[in-house]
Amino acid sequence: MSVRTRIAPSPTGEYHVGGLRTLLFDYALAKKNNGQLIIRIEDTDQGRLVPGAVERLLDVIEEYGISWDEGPRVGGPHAPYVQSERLDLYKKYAKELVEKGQAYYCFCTEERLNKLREEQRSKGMPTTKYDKHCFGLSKEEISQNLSQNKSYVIRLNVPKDRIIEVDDLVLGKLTFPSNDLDDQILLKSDGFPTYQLAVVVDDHLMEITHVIRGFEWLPSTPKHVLLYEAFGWKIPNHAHVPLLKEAGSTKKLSKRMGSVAAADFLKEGYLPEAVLNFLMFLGWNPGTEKEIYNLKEFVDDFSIDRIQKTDLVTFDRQKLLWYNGYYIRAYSAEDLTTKIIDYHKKYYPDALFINWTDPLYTQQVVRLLQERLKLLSEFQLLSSYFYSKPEIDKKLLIEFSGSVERSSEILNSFLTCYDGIEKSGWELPAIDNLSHELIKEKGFKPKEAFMTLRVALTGQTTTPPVFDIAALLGKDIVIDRIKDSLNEL
RNA sequence: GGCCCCAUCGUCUAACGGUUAGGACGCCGGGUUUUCAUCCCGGCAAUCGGGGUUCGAUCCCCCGUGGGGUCACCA
Repeated sequence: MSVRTRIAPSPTGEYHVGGLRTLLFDYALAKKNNGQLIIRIEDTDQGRLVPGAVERLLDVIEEYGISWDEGPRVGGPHAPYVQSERLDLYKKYAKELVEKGQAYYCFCTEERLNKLREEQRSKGMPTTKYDKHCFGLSKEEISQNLSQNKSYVIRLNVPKDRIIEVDDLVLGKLTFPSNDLDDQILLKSDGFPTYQLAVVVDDHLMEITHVIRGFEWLPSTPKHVLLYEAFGWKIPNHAHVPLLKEAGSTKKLSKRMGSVAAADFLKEGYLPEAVLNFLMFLGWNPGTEKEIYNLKEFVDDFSIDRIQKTDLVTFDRQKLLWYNGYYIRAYSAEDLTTKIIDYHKKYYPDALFINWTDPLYTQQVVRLLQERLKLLSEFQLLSSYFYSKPEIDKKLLIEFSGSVERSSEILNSFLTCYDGIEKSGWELPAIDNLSHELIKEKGFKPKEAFMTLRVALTGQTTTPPVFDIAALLGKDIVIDRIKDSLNEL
């Protein structure tokens, strides 16, 4: 039997990076074994649905370059892949369990339940549990209630005194006492299944072989095991993966510390492959020193038993940034230019600072800025003086020479020198050589001369090499900016 | 609180029971350099504590401590 994995997102908000990490593991396991990855939308909580969330989460997954074999948009033999379209199935299976005596109707009102919990708490019971009140109902009482259209739910009849074994691919064999389990509701009064029922029914019907999910699901796994047993179904493999936390804290990812939605990282200027590479290593490693992985290499090297047992893994945003810089540097200037232009078109269509009409010029700019970029979004700020005249701060103009007079002398010297260069000869080696000859001849210190020139041309003190900038800007602009700076003095 | 899980540098982690406990990010220092960045070289830095088992424990067992998850008609 082939390996079939799935992700089962709820459309209750933006797709979370944690979900993307799990998706990566699901994807790798399926692909490595020539299996299938299924996407199933778990929208059984009608109250928390967010309009448009399904489309957005599918879009994001596509933007990260991950494809799935069955699910929304692609269909498949087990369609529909949206739980709200499978309601009849869950009802049918819930009633099957009732007939088998593994589940039962419950007509208790919310008031009674609240009162029950209060009583149990006041008695000092460590956990509150349903008292199986409706389990004792006679057939007559049940059918009478049903015919009166009384609101009901269906509950799982959890057996007493059982030790439930869960065999986890990451954690190994685990045991849970059934006495700690509540008679979980399977079918809600609105006719929708709870997660517990729907996940088991669907995973079975969709022939899922491996359930990979966060540690947070561990405590509900024995309930699922009970359900599989009640149905007489084969239990799929389970693998619970470490949760993600914020650096310097034991708390889960927080918006205050940065993005948490998968889509937001893209908007911030992260490359999909960088985010993916970073995510792969959150709880997994190949056991070698290789740590640059594309999706294909990841699939090749992935192994579920190299997933970390640790319960919490730090989402180290600094390392993510490093990965992003690494991938930015790895691109050719041409490809990176395309990335940067596409990025701004998508997220900042009004970004007029980029000279769209001359992509070749932008490519030259990218070449100079590439190794200084950690995010695509930084291009705007770092490249400003290539596209428009910078504001020149007089203080900066004299900071490196020490005086107005000295700066004037330096800039006037460059002005005369550059004015004498033929436009056709305005190229990096010529500018570089003549400039060095000039400072030697005039007795300027390299730093004072070049830094003053840098400020005059860019308005900044940290830029790529100043002669590269001068060559790219062109003679006219360089002359202009030197003159303007002289006027500032 | 009950139940369950987890525990190596600050972080992600490696180490068939025997290693000077390795790598990466970050940090610090040096080199290249007109600034920044890149790149190269170097450095700091860890086995939670206590008991066992063993010739020998990061590794196996127990207890403690710490952290986390979960206890809904949410997933």
